[in-house]
Amino acid sequence: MVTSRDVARLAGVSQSTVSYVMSGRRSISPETRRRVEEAIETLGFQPNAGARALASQRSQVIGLVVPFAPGADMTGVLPFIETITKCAREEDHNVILATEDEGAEGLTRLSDQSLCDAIVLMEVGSKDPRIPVAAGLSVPVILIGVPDDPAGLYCVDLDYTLAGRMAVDELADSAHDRVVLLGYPRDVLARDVNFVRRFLRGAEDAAAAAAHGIAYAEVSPPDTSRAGAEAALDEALAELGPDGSRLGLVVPDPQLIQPTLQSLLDRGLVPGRDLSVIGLCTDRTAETSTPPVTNLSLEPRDVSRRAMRILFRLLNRESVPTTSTVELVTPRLTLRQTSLPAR
Amino acid sequence: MVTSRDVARLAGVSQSTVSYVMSGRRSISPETRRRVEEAIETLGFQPNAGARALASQRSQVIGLVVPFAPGADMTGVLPFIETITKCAREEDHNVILATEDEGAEGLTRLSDQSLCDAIVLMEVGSKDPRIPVAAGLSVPVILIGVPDDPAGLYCVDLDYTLAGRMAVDELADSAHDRVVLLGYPRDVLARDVNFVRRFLRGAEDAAAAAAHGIAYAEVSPPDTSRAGAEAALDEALAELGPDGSRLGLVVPDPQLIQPTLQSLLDRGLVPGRDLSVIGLCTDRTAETSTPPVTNLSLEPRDVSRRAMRILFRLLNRESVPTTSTVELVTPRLTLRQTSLPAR
DNA sequence: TTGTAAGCGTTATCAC
DNA sequence: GTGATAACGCTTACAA
Repeated sequence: MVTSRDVARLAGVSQSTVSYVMSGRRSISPETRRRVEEAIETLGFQPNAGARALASQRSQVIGLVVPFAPGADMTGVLPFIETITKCAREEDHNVILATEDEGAEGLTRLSDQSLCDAIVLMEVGSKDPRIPVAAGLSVPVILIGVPDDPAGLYCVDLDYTLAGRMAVDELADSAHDRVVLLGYPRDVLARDVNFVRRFLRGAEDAAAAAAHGIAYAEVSPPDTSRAGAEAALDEALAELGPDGSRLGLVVPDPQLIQPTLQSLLDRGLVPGRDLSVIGLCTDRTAETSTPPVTNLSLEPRDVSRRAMRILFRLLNRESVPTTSTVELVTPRLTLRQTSLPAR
Repeated sequence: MVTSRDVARLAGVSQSTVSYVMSGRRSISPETRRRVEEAIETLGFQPNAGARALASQRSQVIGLVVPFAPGADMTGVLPFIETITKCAREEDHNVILATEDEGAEGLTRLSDQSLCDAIVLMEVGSKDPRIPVAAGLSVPVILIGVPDDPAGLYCVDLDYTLAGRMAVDELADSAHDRVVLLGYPRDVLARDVNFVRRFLRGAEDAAAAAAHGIAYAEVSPPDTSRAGAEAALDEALAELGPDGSRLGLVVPDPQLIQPTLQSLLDRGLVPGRDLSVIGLCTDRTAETSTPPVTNLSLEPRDVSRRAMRILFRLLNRESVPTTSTVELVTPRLTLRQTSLPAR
């Protein structure tokens, strides 16, 4: 292993000079800088992370707590992981992973062992038991998701309330007379992630808005399997409107979208011809569904980037927007093949 | 921050005794152990990771290099990340993430900065430029994937050659008389991941086997989009066999499966009724495709677990199977709705 | 502009 | 069975 002492010896300077050349925390004469950088280059010196962390009290690591809970939407988390990792690297930081099933201890471990300088907590529940713990840690914590009580922590998330509203509004505006929301399955409800109720509230609010006067109902599939979708659809389609009535289905669970589309096709109901379907999912998921589903985007990359922006401002002791602790990203509606043509 | 010195003071022992109680590397009297453990408990002591790493030359961290390259199969990597992270935690290790786009420097960084004790390298290419670098690092590297020259590194992967063979054999055994392989799209080919050619070789070998005498062809879609699938199918279906002939489609790219199924349905061809489709993907993907596709499983969890088992044997200086440096996992065939019924 | 030296919080080698 | 104490490799006052 090559250390900064080796570099110092080769460059004919003191060890601290090497350190200062690397950190830029004091001015160095051009000549010295050149010699040191040359020595670093020829020796291939890389500073020891542990030693650096110990001395500087900064690990240059971001802790990322991901939801690997059974039933969690797998396809959805990857863009978050990817974007967060890349943002971290841009600021010369690394990312260490922890899984949701470690619970609150996972957080204290990351923080108290000085494994990281800040934590990003994904998919927080409404009354997530980790929130009070997170608020008491010695490292800043950014939440992706909005708990009932953010406890002063910064939160970034999609504006699910707006998403719910947009879904219903879109259907109402395009002359649908009935909206059925295929809710989240039981296991998602059990995890009590906050976005569920936010989305539902948005949808309900929009449906209740006087201007529309649209029929609105919610059904809950038992799970995201084909059978779950079937059961939900049985209920949703039970009382079909009069011939020529326009039905819109809203499917907020990405995992339920494809099974729902398939069940509809199996029944001879073609989305985009016989009824409308609006999904809440990433554009990627929407593009590759069969048929491509009109969707409200989840914008995982945008959400992640904003979270990391706040995080690094916090770490660099820069000013952080103090107006609100909650930052919401506006979803984007993209019409695809599952929307009924205008009447 | 509470240190082992604080614990030692409270327990009335020396700092080294605290260390030995935690590591169990020397015998401690029951009474001393009790007092120390009590002190740890009341103070909530957590050892500083950086200091520990510095002193012990062990970071207790596993580096995981994931393929976030554009075009990489997103859904596929998550089970790997999850399984690897959990295996690491079981052995009291953490996981630090690096992305493929960091290239070989990413590896040297992880190793030379002593950020981790071992590296897992996912989705290695046939002539991956990172392999020679990996072989020269001071930490062990486990490959997921099999390069042309493993350079003595341990590799774990699905047996893609066997998978290719199994796909064609299954179709041949179920009285199909024509097999078309919808190959990997250009961007996957460009990445030159080794499994592509292994799968193709397996399929070709099986097709060539005298016993079958089955017509075999390969077509390459430009990409995994709907349009890509369309183009590939145009070619694949160009010369349709005589009426009543049994065609089998093999689709090794998970991302191409759904677009292909959709394109077939659009043409009025129902998989499982008019032709067979066999996909190479995780069971989860197969279950939720429309219709559920007969598949050969990618077994990401099994592959990951085996990789981690080798890794920790290496770290613990236990004996490692020396017979071969390459460990291949057998894919599993599951018949679903896209297989033609027996004639 | 540069050097000296005191930590940072562990681990592990001696000694007893 | 336990206690001093010297590393581990870096950062950062404090001097010069």
